[in-house]
Amino acid sequence: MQRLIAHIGKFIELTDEDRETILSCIPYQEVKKKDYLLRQDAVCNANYFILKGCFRQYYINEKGLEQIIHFGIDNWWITDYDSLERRTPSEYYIQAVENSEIAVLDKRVREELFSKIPGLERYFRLILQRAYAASMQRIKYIYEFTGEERYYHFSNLFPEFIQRIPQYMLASYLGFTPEFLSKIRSKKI
Amino acid sequence: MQRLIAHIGKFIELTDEDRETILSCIPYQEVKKKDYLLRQDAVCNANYFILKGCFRQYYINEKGLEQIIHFGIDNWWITDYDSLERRTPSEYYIQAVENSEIAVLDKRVREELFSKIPGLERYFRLILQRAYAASMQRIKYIYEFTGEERYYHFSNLFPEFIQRIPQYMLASYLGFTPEFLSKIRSKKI
DNA sequence: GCCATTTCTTGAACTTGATTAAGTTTTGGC
DNA sequence: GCCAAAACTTAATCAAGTTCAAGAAATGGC
Repeated sequence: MQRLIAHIGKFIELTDEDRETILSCIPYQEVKKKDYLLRQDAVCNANYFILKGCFRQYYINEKGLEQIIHFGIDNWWITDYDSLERRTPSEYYIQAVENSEIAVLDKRVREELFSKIPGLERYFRLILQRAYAASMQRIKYIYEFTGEERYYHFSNLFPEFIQRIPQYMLASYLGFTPEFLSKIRSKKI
Repeated sequence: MQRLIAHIGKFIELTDEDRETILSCIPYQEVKKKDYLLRQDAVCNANYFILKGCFRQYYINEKGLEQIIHFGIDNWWITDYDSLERRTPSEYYIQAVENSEIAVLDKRVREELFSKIPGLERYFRLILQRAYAASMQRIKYIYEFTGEERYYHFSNLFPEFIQRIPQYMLASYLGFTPEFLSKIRSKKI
């Protein structure tokens, strides 16, 4: 759990009391590979901080295929903000790709925490700014590059990550078929 | 400027004093069609609230073509969060598509305002949650639908908006060429 | 109201990546 | 260590969308 405290501490000042409050409000939890934090049609109830591990956020598209729109790894928050805030059924699944450890910030607890530690409101604003900027950047890449270029770009940026996940998940995230990824990889030997 | 106050008021409680503080800190400004709020390589210095009008956020891609990644219209905030927060040169242009009216929240003033009205931190967090959720939704649409489907979906959602902007901008935003948009439109008579 | 600029259209040749289907390799549970 | 399930590969065919080039229509400034 020290990872979470350290992460928050990078963005805002925390007193020892704040740290204790946070630790007492945000429980630690282990999640097994393939377990779900959220399923389609459920209402999302928490923000999840990934202490260790990897999650994927995906939906089932019109053809019945899983389409991954987001990965979360160590030190990232993951949730469905739309479902969480508007209390609507989610369109997404959030599933552990490997055995993971998380910290669970329940919606109601979050509001209490915000009143006890107002700085946390700022922390989440800063986190969201980053996430939003990254999301815009992602749209930029989707438009700017071909599938093949996105693959090379991604594997240069996150070479270790590529080893961690099955290729079909990577293909889905990058927006093409596993067959096409296979073709790209066979080209370059 | 009452539009801005009203918008903030929808998310957080404001006292009359807060309202005055906001009005005194966030100047009103008129922007002519084709004027820029931000250019590539400049460092972004403010959040802009669009009181009335329309802006586009775009970059110049490898082929030298303008690629629009975002539109901002009445009652939306627009900025380059990455450049604004990290003080890095922006990759984007933000340009008025039509004569517009905006409110300018300078970065430094923003920090002062946050200390005077802590609730604003919450307001921006909520705004960002929405923007981030919308951005994820956009990625979903890009992956789920063909260009033609995205066009019909967009024109059903925002029929008036389609009339306001040139078709080549719409094509760019939707991620295909103006020629292709022309072809789509000629199909359906 | 005219001219220049900007925007939109059309069509042919081409590229990227999807689909389908079959076969191969790897992984994990017992 | 074996077997079933999961993951990956290969290849032929097809669809979506680009590129290039040329011309037509709309718009705005004076």
